[in-house]
Amino acid sequence: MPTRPCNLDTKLTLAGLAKLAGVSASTASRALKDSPLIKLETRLRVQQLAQAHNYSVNTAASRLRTRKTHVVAVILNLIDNTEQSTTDPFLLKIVGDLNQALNARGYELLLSNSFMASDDWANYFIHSQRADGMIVVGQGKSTSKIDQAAASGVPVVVWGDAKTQAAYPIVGGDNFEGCRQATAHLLAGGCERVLFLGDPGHAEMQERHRGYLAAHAQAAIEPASDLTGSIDITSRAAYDYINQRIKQNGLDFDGIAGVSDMVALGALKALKERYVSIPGDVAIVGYDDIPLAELMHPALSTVRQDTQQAANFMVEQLLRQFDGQPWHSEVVDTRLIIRRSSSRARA
Amino acid sequence: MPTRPCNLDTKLTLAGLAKLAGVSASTASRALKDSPLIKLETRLRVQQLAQAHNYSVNTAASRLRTRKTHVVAVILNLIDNTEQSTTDPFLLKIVGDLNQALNARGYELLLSNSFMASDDWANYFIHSQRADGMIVVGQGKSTSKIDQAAASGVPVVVWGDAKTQAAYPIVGGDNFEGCRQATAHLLAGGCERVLFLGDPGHAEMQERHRGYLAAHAQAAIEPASDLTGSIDITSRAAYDYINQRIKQNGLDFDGIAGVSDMVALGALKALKERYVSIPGDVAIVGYDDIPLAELMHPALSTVRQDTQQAANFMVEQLLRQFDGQPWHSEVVDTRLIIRRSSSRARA
DNA sequence: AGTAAAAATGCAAACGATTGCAAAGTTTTT
DNA sequence: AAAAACTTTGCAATCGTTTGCATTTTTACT
Repeated sequence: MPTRPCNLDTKLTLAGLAKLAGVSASTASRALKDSPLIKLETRLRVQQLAQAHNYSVNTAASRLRTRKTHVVAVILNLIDNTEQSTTDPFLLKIVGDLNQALNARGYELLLSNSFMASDDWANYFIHSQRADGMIVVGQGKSTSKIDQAAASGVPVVVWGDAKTQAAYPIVGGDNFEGCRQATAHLLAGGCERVLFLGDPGHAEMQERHRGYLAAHAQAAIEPASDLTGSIDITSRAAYDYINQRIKQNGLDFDGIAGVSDMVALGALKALKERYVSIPGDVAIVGYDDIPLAELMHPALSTVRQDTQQAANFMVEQLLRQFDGQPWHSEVVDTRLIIRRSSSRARA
Repeated sequence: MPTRPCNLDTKLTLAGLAKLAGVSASTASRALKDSPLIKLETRLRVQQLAQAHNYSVNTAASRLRTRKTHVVAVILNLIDNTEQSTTDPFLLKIVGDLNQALNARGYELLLSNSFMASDDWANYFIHSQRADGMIVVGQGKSTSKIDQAAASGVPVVVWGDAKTQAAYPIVGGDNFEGCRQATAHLLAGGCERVLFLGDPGHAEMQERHRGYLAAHAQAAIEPASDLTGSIDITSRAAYDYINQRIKQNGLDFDGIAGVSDMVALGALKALKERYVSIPGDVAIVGYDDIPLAELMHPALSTVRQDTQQAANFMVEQLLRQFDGQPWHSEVVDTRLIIRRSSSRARA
């Protein structure tokens, strides 16, 4: 089959462009970035010549000289043994929003994940001039790699639980309050045994669990300790857990606070297969508001976090670090979305 | 709040490392990449010194000198007016798989999408030395930008319909056969009026539509022309379309071949809300096998394409172009997954 | 017109790694 | 022990842009 010649040899260089314009390379360089040092007329001439000849600066050279890459590494901090990566639309939604936010500020997005990059993030991404800073999505079960990177002085921002104290800004929803509201909503709907489904080993999830407990306290209900189902945050794990549990205990709960929509949906599936009525017998609330939540039948109640806002915050906090300005963690809007899966009172 | 000092000033350079090891920069450089030119003992000494001092090569300098970036730009070719981007898990699944495949070959992934990058992809990504090549996900409605880039001689691979003739390799599932099988399956299940939901303006979707027609031909059924619902490929559009259609015509179909799972799920929701029995009254098949397909109730039948295999193919075809080797398009495994949403004959 | 000030441009030295070729060092051969 | 052959290392140029400073050109003012 065909081969295609790569006629990249004739690549126009700044010096070449300068010659075309009859100026020096320095002038051309300045003209291209609209430096007021250069006469307007010259600027225009160079710029239009650049356009005409498809000139574009060699970013490798530029980065070498300026020591800035205008690239941000986005690292999906996946949990080792699960394959949350390819499965969870939420993570990828954040990536999409980050991409948008970064581009709006003139940065590009280098995608990576915790499996692939070497362990020494500071070295691999920053010292090697691959990127100017990094945004880590998810705190994972251990923040050691993040801490270590931050300790070595590189700009970092994390999506996670913003209440965690750390040497870097953390942006995230109000996990405590989000899950507290969700749980309170379930309890208000008459649930008496609400199952918490998630992995409290995780910073964010732990906060959600605390919210779950707080809601109970406020309602003066003692949550039985057997109502915390500690599982991997995948739909599969939730599905298996529910099946297992029902097989063993029967249906010993009447509400579920899921730590993600994927988890909630896994549980939902298991329940539906057993003809458990939703929300009649068991009311369910998820977390994240993935696009499919409202497509479910019944539509899934959930907690929505403003990821677009979050992405903008994260980028802003990262840029502040570039400039040596003070930074801070930030909580983004979090809102309980009530849909059919938890609406017991019928209209 | 806190500021953190960026002590990147003391960055160790190759020359510095060389001095530490008591050799020249050239020797150090060769030692680091295990060149047989260098005595084993020296190599080891340099390498371990590098390790000890956290040395990592400056990629900017390296790229400038070698004219290779070891970066591949992955461009999500989104359709203008829809927000398929953040909504469709399938695209992002591909990105994840590409990331994996690229990393396995020692390449990194620069994420972009058709909204953000400038229009002249060859210039922006390749001539500027941002990346060595590009992988475009989705042919979109027009391939002009891709064609243009390929014409200017840069390495490109596309995810799309592999049967399309083009100046670059296209990797994708067998859209014709996938949808033919899906439709045939619906017809075999007794459906007499199968609705095709999608946008035939799209290369891939058009092939699927052809498959849809072929299945009818094989079954000696004439598909009424009013059974092709041309809609944006989002769940919202499908949902609205079905509601609208039923309101206008009543339930004038008994099967749906959706062009993506998101579309199928949108339709499914509309039908369920109207208490249409699935698969009894209407049998449904989607496309893509997103993780949620099997979580639905009923579980959604769908067509699965091996995206991992596809990602590997794409990367390989791209690398072949780097080396000036001949390349070719490739069809990846495509398989109908039958679940409850289309299983009329009960066991 | 002559000088001072301002505006526009050019020079040349970085940035840090890579690599062809020459040089130095070591071993083998006669 | 000298020459030949081979191994190991270093020199120096190069990749293309950027930027502090010097230089030239233009404008302004007396």
